[in-house]
Amino acid sequence: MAQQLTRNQSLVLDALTHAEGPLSAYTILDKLRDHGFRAPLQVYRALDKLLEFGMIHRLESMNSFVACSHPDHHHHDHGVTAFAICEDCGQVTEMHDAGIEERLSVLAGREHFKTEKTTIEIRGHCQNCTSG
Amino acid sequence: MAQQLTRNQSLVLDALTHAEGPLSAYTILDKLRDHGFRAPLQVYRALDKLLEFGMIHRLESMNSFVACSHPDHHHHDHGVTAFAICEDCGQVTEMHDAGIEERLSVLAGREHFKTEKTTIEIRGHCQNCTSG
DNA sequence: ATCAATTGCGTTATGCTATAACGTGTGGCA
DNA sequence: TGCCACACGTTATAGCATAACGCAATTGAT
Ligand SMILES: [Zn+2]
Ligand SMILES: [Zn+2]
Ligand SMILES: [Zn+2]
Ligand SMILES: [Zn+2]
Repeated sequence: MAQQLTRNQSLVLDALTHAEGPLSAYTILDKLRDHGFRAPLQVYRALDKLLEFGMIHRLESMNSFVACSHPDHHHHDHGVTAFAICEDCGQVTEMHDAGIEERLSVLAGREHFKTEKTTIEIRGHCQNCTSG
Repeated sequence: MAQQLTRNQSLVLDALTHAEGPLSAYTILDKLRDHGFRAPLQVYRALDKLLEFGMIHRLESMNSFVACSHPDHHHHDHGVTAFAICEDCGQVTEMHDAGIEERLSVLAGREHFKTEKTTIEIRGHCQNCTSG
């Protein structure tokens, strides 16, 4: 069940897993230069696979990537995911909610639209950065 | 009430309004070269203002822009907007739904997250491109 | 009228994000 | 053995976005 990763894929996943927040492809590249990475494609190819495996997510609104918060269930799709992204500290919270999923399904159905992938990203300020 | 636009802003808004689908900044630039546009910044500065005025929207998942489907109410915020984007024909449908808004509000509140801006983009296939 | 502040504008240069295209090497399998 | 699929490495290029400078027009006091 657990996907067997190549060396490059493991390195990229590790970088994302150990990062405080989301990383851009080029930031990952810089972090991995000591491990032999030289070119963006090495990163992008690994990212593509990890996305395909459902192990990481892409944050469209900031052109960057995060490790999935649910490392246990690495199936290709764990439903609609909503991300809360703090603009102060960069922290990302991954959220799942059947209500949202249901509501979006109704919206799409009303337009006779066949959904392939849904992006939900909430930009704002997390609890820590608000209370200060 | 209606925002007075500068020449550049009007040109960019017109380009988006008359376009079939979303346009990238550089596509807009090419369309406006005959009107004197020479550099990306001329487009980006106009886009920034039009976004601020609520007259256009940015589609994060494809780095492009669309005119708002509700040209009547140009206030700075017309609530949460969900976009259905057809991957075949590029058509974009702008949708609003109080249920989604409510549900997202609950989700954010649960994390004590203060929302500034919400992005919802549904990629898939529109009715026309499905029925064919 | 004059000064200062703001805003838009044009230009050049640069930086960040992503992919095309080509060739190599390896493992599985008919 | 020949073929195929896949990961990999490299170079080059394409596409998206902003920094920094200076100028001109507008506004709104003083
Ligand atoms: Zn996840
Ligand atoms: Zn924060
Ligand atoms: Zn709108
Ligand atoms: Zn379509």
